[in-house]
Amino acid sequence: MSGSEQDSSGGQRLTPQREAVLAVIREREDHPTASDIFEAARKRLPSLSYATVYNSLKFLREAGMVREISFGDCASRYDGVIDRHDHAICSICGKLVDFDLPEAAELMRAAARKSKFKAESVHLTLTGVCPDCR
Amino acid sequence: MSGSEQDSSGGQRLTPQREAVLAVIREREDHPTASDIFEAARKRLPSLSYATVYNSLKFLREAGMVREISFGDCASRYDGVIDRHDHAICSICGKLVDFDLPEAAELMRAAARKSKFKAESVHLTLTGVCPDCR
DNA sequence: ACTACAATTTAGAATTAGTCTAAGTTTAGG
DNA sequence: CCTAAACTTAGACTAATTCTAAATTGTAGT
Repeated sequence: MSGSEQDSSGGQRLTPQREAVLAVIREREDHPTASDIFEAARKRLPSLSYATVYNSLKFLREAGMVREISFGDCASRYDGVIDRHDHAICSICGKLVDFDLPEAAELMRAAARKSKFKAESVHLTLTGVCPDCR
Repeated sequence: MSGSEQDSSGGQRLTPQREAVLAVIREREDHPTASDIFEAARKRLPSLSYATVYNSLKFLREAGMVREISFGDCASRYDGVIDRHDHAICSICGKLVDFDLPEAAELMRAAARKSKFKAESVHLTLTGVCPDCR
């Protein structure tokens, strides 16, 4: 250990692989799984490995640049929109869309009171039928 | 096919295996995973197979007798409390507790309006630190 | 009771998501 | 250049879940 621990990024870099993963997530309207991301990112960086996708996702998640969401089916989805928001899932076609409920801050307080937890975040999931499936 | 299609259960039964799975879920305060359930149910029905646990969970879920919940880590949890309720997850120890937010009905309406979905249910997840971890 | 059919269970193989490891590569600093 | 730390790679590995095919059980009708 030298005395100089100079930058807040702790020597971590946004490598081309990480950039490619981030770009894929941001470009897509839907919420891709790790394997969707792997396939798409591989078109830019053909040598990209699956493990690197997971490593990159972990890095980006910890850096607050993407968000991991999951519903039921054991395959996390990734979301490049990092502002707090909620999700609606179509019970017919499985489509996942974003929306924001402005009353969330207040909700979080109410939920923390009820559960006796110290609140960090709240997330609301609506299950229903999307406009296309009606 | 005889003319008599007598009962609404469509010939489906609550077998001893399904009962055992249901009993395990109802007896536990926590929210067991499929493998927790498998181990516990096997103590009553030693011949029980893993596949039957999954089949039973599917049956019970579709019959509305248990609820499947999942958070992040690719291992669904099961909950025998079927009234509508919300969950709080401890970001330190992973503990999952139930609580109910009475304003849910109103929330569901607001969320449906925002997302343009026809609402079926809402579920709120609070992430935070549980009382034990503070 | 006996037969036939449908629903169910079983064991284990197969699939899928995600993690780990070890070796090679890149980058920044001296 | 030389080194150390951070990264990437391929592939092995683990864990969760689904699938398949054969054996079993339950129900109706005879």
